[in-house]
Amino acid sequence: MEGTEGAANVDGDGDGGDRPWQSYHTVYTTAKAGMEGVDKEKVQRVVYEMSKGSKYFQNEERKEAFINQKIQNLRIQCAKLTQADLAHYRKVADRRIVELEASRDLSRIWLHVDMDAFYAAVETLSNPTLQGKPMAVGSMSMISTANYEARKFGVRAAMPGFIARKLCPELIFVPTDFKKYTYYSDLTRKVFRIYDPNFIAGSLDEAYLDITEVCKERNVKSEEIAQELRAGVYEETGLTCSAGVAPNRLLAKVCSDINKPNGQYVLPNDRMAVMTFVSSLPIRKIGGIGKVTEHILKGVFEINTCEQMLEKSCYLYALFSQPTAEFFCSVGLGLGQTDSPQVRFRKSISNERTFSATEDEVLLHKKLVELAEMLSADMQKEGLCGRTLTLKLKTASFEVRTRAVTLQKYISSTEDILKHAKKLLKAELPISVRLIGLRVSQFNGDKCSATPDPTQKTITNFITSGDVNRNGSSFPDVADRDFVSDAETNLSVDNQQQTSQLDWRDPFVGNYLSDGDYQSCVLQKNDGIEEVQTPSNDATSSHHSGFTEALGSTSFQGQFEGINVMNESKLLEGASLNSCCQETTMLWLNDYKCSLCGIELPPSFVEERLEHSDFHLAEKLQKEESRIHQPCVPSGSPKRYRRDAYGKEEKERVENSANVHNGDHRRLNEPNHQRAPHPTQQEKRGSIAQVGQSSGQRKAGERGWWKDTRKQFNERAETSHRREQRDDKSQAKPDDNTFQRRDDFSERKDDPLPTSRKRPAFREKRIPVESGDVNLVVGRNDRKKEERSNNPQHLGRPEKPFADDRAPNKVGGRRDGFPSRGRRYGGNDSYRGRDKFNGRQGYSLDKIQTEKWKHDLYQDVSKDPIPQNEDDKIAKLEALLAS
DNA sequence: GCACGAAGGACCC
DNA sequence: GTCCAGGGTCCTTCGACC
Repeated sequence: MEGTEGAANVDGDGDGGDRPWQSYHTVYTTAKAGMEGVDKEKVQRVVYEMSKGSKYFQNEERKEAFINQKIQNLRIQCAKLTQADLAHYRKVADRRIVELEASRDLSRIWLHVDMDAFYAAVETLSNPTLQGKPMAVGSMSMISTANYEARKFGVRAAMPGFIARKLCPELIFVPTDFKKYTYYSDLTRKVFRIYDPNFIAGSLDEAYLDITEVCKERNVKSEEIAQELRAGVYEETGLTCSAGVAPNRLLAKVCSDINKPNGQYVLPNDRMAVMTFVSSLPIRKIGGIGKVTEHILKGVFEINTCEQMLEKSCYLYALFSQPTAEFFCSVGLGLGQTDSPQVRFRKSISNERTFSATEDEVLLHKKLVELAEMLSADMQKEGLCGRTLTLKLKTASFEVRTRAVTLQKYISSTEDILKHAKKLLKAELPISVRLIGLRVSQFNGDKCSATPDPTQKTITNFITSGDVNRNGSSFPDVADRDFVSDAETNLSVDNQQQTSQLDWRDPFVGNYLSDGDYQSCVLQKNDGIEEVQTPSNDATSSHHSGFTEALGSTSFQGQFEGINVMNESKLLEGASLNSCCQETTMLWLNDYKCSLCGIELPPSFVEERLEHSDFHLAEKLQKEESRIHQPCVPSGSPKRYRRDAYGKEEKERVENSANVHNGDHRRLNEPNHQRAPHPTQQEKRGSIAQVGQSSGQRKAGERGWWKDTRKQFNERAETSHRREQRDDKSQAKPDDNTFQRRDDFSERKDDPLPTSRKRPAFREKRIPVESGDVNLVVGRNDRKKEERSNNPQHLGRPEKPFADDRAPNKVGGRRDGFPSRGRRYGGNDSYRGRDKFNGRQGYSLDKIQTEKWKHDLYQDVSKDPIPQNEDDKIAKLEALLAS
């Protein structure tokens, strides 16, 4: 396909041209409201001159080159499409367009209200001397927004202050004051609620209102409502705003920008009106189509307006994934989200800071400490605990790296955050960075510091109630899943022993053996019999005796020094069939492998090892607790196991056990259950990743359990969710489409036929093999991606069938399509600062608190002097819980 | 084929 | 003279595993 004018600019102009700045694409090239009369070329030139040669500029050039390469590749792919291909994709596109058209909903009236230069207006309100003067809110490094006087010079949001100053030497800088903006934002929301109590707060300065009902009730036109609302906002705040009215949120957002500032635009709920509107609408006006997407669509397909999306739909379906193509087509049809928003949950919380690039490790550490403290404070303020910690680094050359670790327990304290953040950073050293950020995600859905849920059992009644092992509903909350392994589930059914009490006097339970202790353990092969020998000449010799026995009843899967070792099922078997008091104790075999699950952790991973031990300890405690309510079975305490994981004797025991009880014991007999991570995976990911491997390995077992008891799980989850909804003080609308994911986050089921989809990350589609060898390598500025692209394994990968391009549930996993558009145009998740979740649908955290006592308290108790009996133990746990 | 974790990127305000 | 933010969401790809 021929290149476009835009593409010619991209490709033709370089630094050596007469006007090199024309090829320097920045976000500032898009006109914002109030910038209509700006000399764009002058702005481009100044931005270019101020930037060129800098590291930022060089990085931008790299990114630009990557996108240009992508465009070239897409063009080649396009050119290689045969007539047959095009005919096929034409059919596909036409069919889908018909379906999308059929889903068009013109029944709702959405109003988008956007405050005019909000921050700047608020600052002017509080300091009238700024009136009429070019002013920007922000600093010399970055501007948050600029008033309309400044915009005449080309100054705008997201522009560095020093460039803005160059464009407008008289520019006045005012620092941001979020308290002030929040105050005024609250005032505007008071007005919004009059028209839609359930309005969607897009950010501090914008909102979406469904005014369908208010129009009906008052029998007034939407423009009157818009006028009235704007007047009300002005009366309440003294600030002006603009409004857009349209049949969906996407278009309402576009409309509110048309008569900015202090104006409004109404797009009738009429198909023809909508189609006419989008026919000439520049694609860049659409939320979700940013600089890169615009560049690509223009450069490859000559698509400049939304209407042209439809004209080129067969190419879009041919070259992009189905969701991507569908999004583009829905834009061409002027479709957007019209449904009421769902309750949303915060997904992550983060802090990041930019500073002068440095590789001073002491300084970096100091920054890390500050960030950890800030993040912890924010998390605790909101009662959040998360288990995935992500370190973000921006190098001196503006390359962004992220490194993440998913932990076994939920964290929120400065110490925990810092502990893991340091490890992540350490793995990257030496490095010169200019930004460090920390993010925590994968929340447990609990408010760690919240008042315990009344439905939650106390430690005592949890242990004594017996709920733990009944009907698979042993866990007070789905969040507990992390502490439930297949082993536990099966064990609770298998176990025929009556364990009168937990053996807290067992030093291997209460005390952790040091690595040094474990190092002394060796595994010997003796005519097919494996046994572990431990020294018995130290103070813990009696322990070792039991320890040896325990190990004898313990096995782990995988290879151990070239010897096949027994399956974990044997471990469970041993645990359930042997002595009540005999414990399966974990240890680091050869100072490297966990005897219980086979995870490999080098001795230097002290913290990880402790965590790993904690996990097994918690697991064990639960197991013991479940035994309390199981009938006792005489035990044999074998000290040795055959190397064969399915030695006849052991196998029979398992089967007998399974016959006695009706639980699902198949897993006990499954080889390779709870398998250790693949060695290559550990090697590849390096030390940091091994931390994650630890949890990842557990997840495998957890997944297995979940599958086996999925139904029960879902029932519990639904019950839990209903309870959350009942208790939810956020007054969110009931949402029948929400369900509880196993990771405890609220999510909507897929709409049967989404009217439109959010645009997926921009990726070109691989052409089917039949179309020729067009699985082209797409240039990437990312090192890893380049490696992948150059990997023949990836190059030769066949195209997935169109229909399977993306599994439906995965597509739906994007929540509900356009609402993600919602993200830009319909959702409440685009916001500034911390305001995002203050809206009506602010995420509601469930109040069930279980993780703390199920993990940390076990740990706490275990580390303390060992209680002498069960009463002591319970009292101690209760005290900890109470505290 | 699927679920998951990790990593990177696009986009929004 | 100052020299390109911070807080988010979502999507995609990849690898390993089941």
